[in-house]
Amino acid sequence: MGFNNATQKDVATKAGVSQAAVSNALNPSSVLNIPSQTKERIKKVAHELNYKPNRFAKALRTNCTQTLACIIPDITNPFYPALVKGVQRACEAADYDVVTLNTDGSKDRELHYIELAKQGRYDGLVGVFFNLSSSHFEELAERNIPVVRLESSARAQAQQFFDSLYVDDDSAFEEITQLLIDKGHTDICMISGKGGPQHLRVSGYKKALADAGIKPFVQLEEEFNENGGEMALQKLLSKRHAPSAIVAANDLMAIGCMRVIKKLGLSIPDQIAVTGFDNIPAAELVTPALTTIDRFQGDSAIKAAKLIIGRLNKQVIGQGQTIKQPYRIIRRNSA
Amino acid sequence: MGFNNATQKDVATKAGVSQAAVSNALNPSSVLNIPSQTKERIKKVAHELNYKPNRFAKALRTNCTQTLACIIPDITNPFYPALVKGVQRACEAADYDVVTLNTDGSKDRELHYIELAKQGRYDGLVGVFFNLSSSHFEELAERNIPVVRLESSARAQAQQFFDSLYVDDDSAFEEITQLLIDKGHTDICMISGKGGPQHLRVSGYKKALADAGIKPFVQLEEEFNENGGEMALQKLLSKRHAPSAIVAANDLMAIGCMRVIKKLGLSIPDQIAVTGFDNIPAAELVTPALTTIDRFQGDSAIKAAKLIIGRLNKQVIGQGQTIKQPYRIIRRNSA
DNA sequence: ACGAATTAGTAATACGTATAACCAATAAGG
DNA sequence: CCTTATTGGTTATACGTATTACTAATTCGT
Repeated sequence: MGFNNATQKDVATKAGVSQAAVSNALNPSSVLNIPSQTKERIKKVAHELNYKPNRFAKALRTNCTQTLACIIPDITNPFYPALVKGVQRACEAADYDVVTLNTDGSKDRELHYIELAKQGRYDGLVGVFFNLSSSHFEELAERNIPVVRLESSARAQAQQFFDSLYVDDDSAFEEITQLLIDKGHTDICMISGKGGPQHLRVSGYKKALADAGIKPFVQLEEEFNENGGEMALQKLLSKRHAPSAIVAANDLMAIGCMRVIKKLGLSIPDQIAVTGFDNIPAAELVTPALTTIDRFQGDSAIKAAKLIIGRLNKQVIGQGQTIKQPYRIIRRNSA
Repeated sequence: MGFNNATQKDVATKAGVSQAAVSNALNPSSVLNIPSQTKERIKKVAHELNYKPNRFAKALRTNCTQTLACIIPDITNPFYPALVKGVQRACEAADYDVVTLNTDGSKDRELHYIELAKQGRYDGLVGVFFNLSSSHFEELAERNIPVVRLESSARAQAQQFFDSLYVDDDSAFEEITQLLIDKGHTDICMISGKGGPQHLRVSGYKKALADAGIKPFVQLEEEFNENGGEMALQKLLSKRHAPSAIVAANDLMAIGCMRVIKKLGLSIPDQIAVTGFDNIPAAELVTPALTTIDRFQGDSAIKAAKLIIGRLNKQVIGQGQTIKQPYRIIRRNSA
């Protein structure tokens, strides 16, 4: 069994044609005139010899690496694995390798990976960038390295150097806050992190409250994980009385809040209701189960990957698109 | 800034030497006699031109791809992200790309990825393989593609074609079962999945019970996630009375059990104690927090990556090693 | 029936790197 | 002072592919 990897030359020799003919027979972008009979013969021989193109030779020649980068803040943040898996699966079908890169939400690392891409290491990028603006992607666009960003709000720019799939965080938070208002809450605080798209979430929260004539109270914290949630709520409680409901900027922070509330011996949702965002797997597991918002990361990821591959195949062309993605409120028992 | 990527030729021209001299000056495996003065000059020019080696040309020439594959059952299983991240970080330092591949625990997919590796797509493999035996890795060993497997028991084979980092599942489960016995439990059941290393876990459980003279009862289920845990416990309860403690084969199954127990209105751990395995992030978040076993995946991953890179650099040579990794019982409130 | 056009390819080259083969100039040895 | 070894490189080649330039044989148009 195929101990030695067959090359085009081997196929050519066995099929009695030149290496160039083999290259042309096997690639759709045929530039030579090879009759389909010969083509079939070559393909048959290639299959017999278990020929697999050498992707490095191909990359050297064509500058196409058959590798995409999936750039995310942190694979250990439970929101991202589903996203990564979606990208991987969609790309595997097209025989693209996917390299997953963690930025930790740091601008330096985001820029570093952009730099690697500029060096031609990846054919395309799917990612979440907290700290970069459109112009950072201009050079990539000039080099025809497509980028799909997963974002949290619509973009309205004349020149956009990437495709954008966005979930409208602003309106999602308006809606989930409204849910609490509809349940009769009149004292609703928000807990949020400081980085990334979190300000949009705060904005949605404030809009809903403004419409209802309720005064907002927002407590920010550096980290946006369980710890951040715990600390934020503790700070909040040192400043004012306990609210009847808390809107957390994401599930991890919400879970942190729940911990503090339980420690205080208060009941959820009766004494304090809590909502999250992301619908991470743990949201279903905590007690009470967390009311939150699903962003269908898997679907977005697949769409993103297809968009990238579409651009690489020239099936998608033109200006960067901005496409809205759905979200859905998941009502559980915490609110 | 560096719009065109400089090549060795560019560096050579600017430094007034030949391309071969540049290659030799920049690579440690120097085969030519270049005085260190010239070497420094070349390095300086290379730096000025922001020269970055073209990894595809390099791969073509040397058959080294500078890419490793991290092969795991499923990135969305919360046990694996920490492992993946450890590998990524350790490899990034050595400028290796890491491609993460999901097998879903299926033998076909495990074999498929081995096949890709045989084609020279990856320089080395770090992974969890449920369904493969040593001989599956023989060809890879012959081609000097190192493999580190993360496993669940010691290996004792004459010919081992890979390095093995293992956590002793058997003894871990003996220990955690003993913990329950020490707490006075005399009616302890086990819930487990069917695939992978789960039989070792059952074996450890049985050993502890045998020593204490307690009769074991094991309920198996196909899936080893929350659902599997729920279904297994329901089946168990349809067959016999509720035990006083449950040893689950992993955290997800344990959490599934907890759900069922709560639905029945029983208290954890007073009426039924529950233990898990893996110490996934959610283990800390459920109520009550889950008593479980940490396997220090991140540490193992880093060790695995270093082992691979050591073999690639010929710093590690010889027969495949089998190295024991620690585990630690994490006592929380569920038992 | 003869030149033009088409068919069916071949031969040559380049991508950027590593390395083997080669060589001029100097230094060392007798 | 001539031979040999050493120093400090250069030149040439190969990796496997895609593509450009070229060509021999056939078909077509008139």
